[in-house]
Amino acid sequence: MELRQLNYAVKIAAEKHFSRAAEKLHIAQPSLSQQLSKLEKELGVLLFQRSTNSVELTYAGEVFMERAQAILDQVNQLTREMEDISQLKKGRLVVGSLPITGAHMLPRVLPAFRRSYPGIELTLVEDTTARLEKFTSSGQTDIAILTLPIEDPALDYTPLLREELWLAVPHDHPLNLRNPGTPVDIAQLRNEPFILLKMGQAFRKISLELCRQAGFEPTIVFESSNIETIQSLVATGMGIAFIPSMIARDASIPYTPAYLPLKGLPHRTLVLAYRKSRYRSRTVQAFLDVTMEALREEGLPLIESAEGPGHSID
Amino acid sequence: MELRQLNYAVKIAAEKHFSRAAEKLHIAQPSLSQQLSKLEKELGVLLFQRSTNSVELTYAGEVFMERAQAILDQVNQLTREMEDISQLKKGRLVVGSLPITGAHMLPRVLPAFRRSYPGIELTLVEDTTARLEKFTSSGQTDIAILTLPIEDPALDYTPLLREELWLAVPHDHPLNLRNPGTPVDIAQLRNEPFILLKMGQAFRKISLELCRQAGFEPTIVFESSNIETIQSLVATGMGIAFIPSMIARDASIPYTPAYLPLKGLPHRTLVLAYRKSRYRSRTVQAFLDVTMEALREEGLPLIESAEGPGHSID
DNA sequence: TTGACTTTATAACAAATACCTATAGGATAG
DNA sequence: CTATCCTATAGGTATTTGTTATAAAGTCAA
Repeated sequence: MELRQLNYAVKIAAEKHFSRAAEKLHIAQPSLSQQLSKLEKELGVLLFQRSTNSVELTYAGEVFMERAQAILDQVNQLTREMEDISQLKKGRLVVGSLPITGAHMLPRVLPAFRRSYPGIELTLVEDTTARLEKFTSSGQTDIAILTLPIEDPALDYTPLLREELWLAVPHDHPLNLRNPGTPVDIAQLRNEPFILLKMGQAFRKISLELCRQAGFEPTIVFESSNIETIQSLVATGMGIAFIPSMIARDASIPYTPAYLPLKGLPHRTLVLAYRKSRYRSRTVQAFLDVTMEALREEGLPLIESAEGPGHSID
Repeated sequence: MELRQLNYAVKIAAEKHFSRAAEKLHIAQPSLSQQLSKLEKELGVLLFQRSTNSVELTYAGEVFMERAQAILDQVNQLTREMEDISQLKKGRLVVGSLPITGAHMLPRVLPAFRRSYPGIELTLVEDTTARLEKFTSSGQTDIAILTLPIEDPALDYTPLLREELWLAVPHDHPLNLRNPGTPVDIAQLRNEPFILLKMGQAFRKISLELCRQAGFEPTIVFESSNIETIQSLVATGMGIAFIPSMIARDASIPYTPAYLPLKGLPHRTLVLAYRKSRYRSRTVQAFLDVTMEALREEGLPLIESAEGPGHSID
């Protein structure tokens, strides 16, 4: 049984006339007779009682047309639905994000996306870098806002922007008291007590790497899974920490540390990561485009990169 | 879009593997790739995210499979339903009948039919000969129990049985008193008061024709649309009437006339009439077969005819 | 890193089938 | 009884589906 045959049969039933039905179907009448005969033979029932001057439905025909019409309707609905999806009028997108970026970047991006593609159902997943990489490569998230380096080889990414890294110290810290605003040489921090993020979070790795490049292993006095907490702990004098400039608070807010620039202006690169694949989903591409556009409008230091797996360690 | 393609897509989704799906579909893997590509191109969406070691549904694919499965299920149900109809497990039959035959013949036939074909919905329409012919030729009834002659040229028929015609007279009628049981010569009845059925009923015509063949026009003293009423009126002495032997009552029943045989043993032929058409519906044929069989089992004088339009006036 | 082994996509040819034109077969209407 | 209308059938053409062979790309093990 073929959809074409269902369509033909329904048309004959509507016209009660083979020749007229054939005309409306833009085929020759013999083709129509042939196809219907074939269908009837396959089904084992006569659908129409034909005589030379009349075409009437048999009982089988009545039942058939009712069902066939329903099937054809559903096929039409299916094509329309696929069309909607292809035009991004409908869809689903699961965005992964680190808590930091979730709080600081997504509020600029998600509303713009919602405005451009109101039919696409957006879901946000916030987790650690390690878990987001796994989610994205396994397809649980379609796209994730992460930082370089991306470890999972199944992921591809597009750089978004470079973000400066600062040193957060208590206000009464000697480095802040002596010459506030002067870039700090990381090598000077060899004996400082560091507060770090817990394992699995990319910024912990970045912090450790900064120390190692300056020639020492930092003394870790505290670990938290929340960088905001770390910032507050620094403010209270528990230790010092590197932080991405994004989360720097205004001085008027309680428990805000002092921020010092670092020598060499180290930075991290925020990227949108997605699964490597021959065809990138239109929805993912749309999210990418909207994100770039939204950040550009905010006047942020966008990286206009020829995207692709550069895998440079930043 | 073709049902074949829906089926292919659903199978790939189930197997998550093109080659295995192709195997189960008994086609070569390239055919499957081709058909799916064609489908995706037509729909304008990617249904599967393929990589060399995995095949996963896209969002469009998920939606598609849900709908496609429903469509395929309905197509299957449709074929099963048509199969049921073709095997007479399901159907509809509207049987037309004269009130007389409805009361005397159908009780022997309908239960047998119901037993053989419990899935076929039976409807009974009782009306006059004239209207039943029209109903049957127009398709409002599928088959009708009538008597010859059949006037409508659009109808074909199969003879069932020959039924003797008797004369009903009051018990105190001279013909009954003088020589009860002796065949009556219709020519003797020239001056008798006749009670007849009303216009449009075949038995009225048969009665008139009997008189005419005997050389006279009967004197009609009363007309009724109900032959049972006529019989009772004869019993009370209102007049005489021809009756089909089928309706003869037992003498013990009140208002029962006396029955006298007629010279030349005139009779009428009961037939099953149905529309002329190249293909006779299986259900109609089944009813025909069951009726013949049921009457044969009752030991009735069945006409084992080479059916067909003999159109003899009987 | 290389080489064997997957898996899907593409190319070119073969087989199936849907469509076309022409015409037969039946029935109705003037 | 002829003219006309309608569906069915026959035979040829063109499209399409399927097949085999092979490419492209990725995984796994040595």
